[in-house]
Amino acid sequence: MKSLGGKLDHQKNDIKWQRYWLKHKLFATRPRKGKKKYILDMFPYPSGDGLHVGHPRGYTASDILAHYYRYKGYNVLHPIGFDAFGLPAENAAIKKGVHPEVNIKKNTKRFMEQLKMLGFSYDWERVINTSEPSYYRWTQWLFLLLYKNGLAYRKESYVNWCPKDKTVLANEQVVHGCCERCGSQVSQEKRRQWFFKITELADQLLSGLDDLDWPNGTKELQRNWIGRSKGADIEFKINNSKLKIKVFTTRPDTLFGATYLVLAPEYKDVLKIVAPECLQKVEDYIKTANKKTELERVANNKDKTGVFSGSYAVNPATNQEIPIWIADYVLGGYGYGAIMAVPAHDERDWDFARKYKLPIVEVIDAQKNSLPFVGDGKLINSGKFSGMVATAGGSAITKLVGGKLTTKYKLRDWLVSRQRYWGAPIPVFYDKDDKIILVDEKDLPLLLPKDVEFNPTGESPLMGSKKFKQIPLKYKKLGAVRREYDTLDTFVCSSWYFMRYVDNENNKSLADLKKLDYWLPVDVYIGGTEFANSHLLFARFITKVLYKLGLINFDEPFKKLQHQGLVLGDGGEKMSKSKGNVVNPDEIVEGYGADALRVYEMFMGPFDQYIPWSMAGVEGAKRFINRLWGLNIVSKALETDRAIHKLISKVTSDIESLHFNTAVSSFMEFVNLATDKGITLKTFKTLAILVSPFAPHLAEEINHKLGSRKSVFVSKWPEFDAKLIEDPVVTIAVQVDGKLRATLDVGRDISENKVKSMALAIESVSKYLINKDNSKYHYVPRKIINFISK
RNA sequence: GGGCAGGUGGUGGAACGGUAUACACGCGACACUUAAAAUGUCGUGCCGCAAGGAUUGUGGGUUCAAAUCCCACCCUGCCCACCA
Repeated sequence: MKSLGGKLDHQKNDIKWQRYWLKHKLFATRPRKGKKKYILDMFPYPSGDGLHVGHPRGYTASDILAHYYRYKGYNVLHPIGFDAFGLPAENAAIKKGVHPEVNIKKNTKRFMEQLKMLGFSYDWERVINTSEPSYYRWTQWLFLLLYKNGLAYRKESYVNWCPKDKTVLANEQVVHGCCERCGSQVSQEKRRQWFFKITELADQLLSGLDDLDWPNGTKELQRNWIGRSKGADIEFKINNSKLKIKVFTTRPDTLFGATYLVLAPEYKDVLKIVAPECLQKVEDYIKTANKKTELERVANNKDKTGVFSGSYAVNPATNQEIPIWIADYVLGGYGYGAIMAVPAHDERDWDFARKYKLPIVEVIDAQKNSLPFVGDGKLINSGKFSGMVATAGGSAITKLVGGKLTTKYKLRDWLVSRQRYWGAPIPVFYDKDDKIILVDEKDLPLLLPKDVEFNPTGESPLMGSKKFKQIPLKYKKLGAVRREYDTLDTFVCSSWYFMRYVDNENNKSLADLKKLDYWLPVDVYIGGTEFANSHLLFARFITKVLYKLGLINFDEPFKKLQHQGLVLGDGGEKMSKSKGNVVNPDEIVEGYGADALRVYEMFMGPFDQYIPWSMAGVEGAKRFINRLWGLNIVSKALETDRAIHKLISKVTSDIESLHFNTAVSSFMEFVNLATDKGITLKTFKTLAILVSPFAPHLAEEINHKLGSRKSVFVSKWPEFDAKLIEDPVVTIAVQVDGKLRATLDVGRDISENKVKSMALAIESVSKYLINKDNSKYHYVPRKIINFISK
């Protein structure tokens, strides 16, 4: 009996094999035909803090998958890169007084070192960085493409404005009325901004979700965000005016109960509709409403406010005059910014009507329910439609009044311009009439200048660049008098990065079509839930646009998506710098080795679940590694030789189903057995392969010590013998009336009668069956026999 | 208010119709040691001296059998939130 000897020095061993992998470029993707797997992590934002212990949870999982599929003979693409543009980098640079580029270079270098220190098998020849001209050239190209196809436009509109960061924010970046980054209250400002027409694809974005292998919750999140509702457009005439008011309603069946109309304060013709004697009051109301932040509007949702416009519209169903009100419980940005109010059957209208003493007409029989009644029922007070089932009457009533059945979405167009420096410049000039002159594709990239001061002033810091201010002769001739100084939202950069990896050095196109065809869509995409309604939606949008334009042959970017759960602080709270509970992987790697960290992160619990960090857990993982390393090699170990087949089967299926925690516990069970019984050389070699995706440095060293001159990763994934997985002896539970009374260890092919007689012979079983019929029972072979005494 | 995920020992969790608590942490005892750490061995969900009993958030249901399926409710976390 002997073991591999000594204690494994994890520090030396980690570095030894990391150098070996890099030197031999073991994990670089080579052009090759055959089946493929594209295993992708959401690329990190290279912040100054470096990796925290949450990053390796997802990265280890994807690394295991990448290794596994390589073993299984797939051509695997497993790249990493950096989402390097954007506000945090710029803010950090301002704080430290260093140019963001310098800072980002430093941070990405640190990230790379940390990723290598954890032994991840990324293809280091394909690292991308969205802030490099060779990358953002294609981000700009994408912008031009969208513009030329009518999917990018410029519009003056109310936008979310963060007074501290001095920038416009996308809806996705506003959380409870506050800036997602700095927490300041966001105000509404009217500005001219660039938008991508994501709403045009709302329907495809919605229906495309059905076939995706994504977590249901995430699909549901996107469905709700896109927010399709079916209903009708109905026009109302205004008394003494040529104007009409168009409303959208999901309940045209309740039209007979519409007793007033409400316009949002932002409604475009609002002042033209107001009667002269009410003008002053309405103007005042609109002013106060505009001053309210989104937070205040929501906070007041129980106490609605509004003013009467002094004008009346006509309900086209009843031909009765109904008053027009202006109230901020109606949103300017959804539907037409105008609603028909049916207080009897809508809670919000009910609250408002009660407060301002407006008439309430019941048009659906609420029966025993109190008003407002929002359910379905029989129509009443609805002319010839009375008696119909409400939901069925909707389209008939719409038809009667000349309305139109339509679909509306909550999704708004994507605001992509930012008044900040650290982003891809928008490749556009303007002439003296503010007409758009596109930068020629051949002139891309439109470089981000470096001679700038970046103190946020509300205008882009790009305006401070003398170089950038100059307009090339070519564009002067076209009439250009000024540049676009805004830059693109970083989500634009990250909406296509997964395509760039397949051909990251291409300077003729975004990526070669053949390579895209081969590698995409991504087979497994791993990352957090927090991007459900931003990155994951935008990437789908851009992919669908390129597909529609015939530039690529896939219309969904990520076939399978899996979220990793957050790693929480020791006490179960979210890790954050302010709480001081952030764990740095460097210390763990130094103290316990990369393998212990990887094994612990996989073992801590189900992959998609939030789990608190535990130092004791890391120690446990380290102990497991030491035990595995120290196994006694013997010439004969029947039980261990048999058990490895079970292990192969279990680990294989657990990896495929992403149940990494139970894979690790099966390793532990096996090692416990092998500690007891010893392990043969052959089985040890197999074990090294199985464990290598989880603990690559350990596996390499065992493989090496066992005499192999090649890397363990050029091995074949072991096959198991199905016959050896079945235990020759099985334990059968003996129950009486569902209660466990005994167990029987018997051969697996024992007969039913034999089990029955053996079970009845056990005293602790028979005593419950005295004077009772013992002929009724249920038998499940190899599992259970349950006697029924009643 | 709506949507989603989830409630199992002291802790992270396993089992997802068929012996609930695998694996690990923690704890206890012992061995090794002058001693400690490390390591190893054994024990360890709860009540009970024991036989035994109750037990997977709560209450019902289906079933020979339910942590697992169905219904209602409670709690926690995340996301959205006046979307007509």
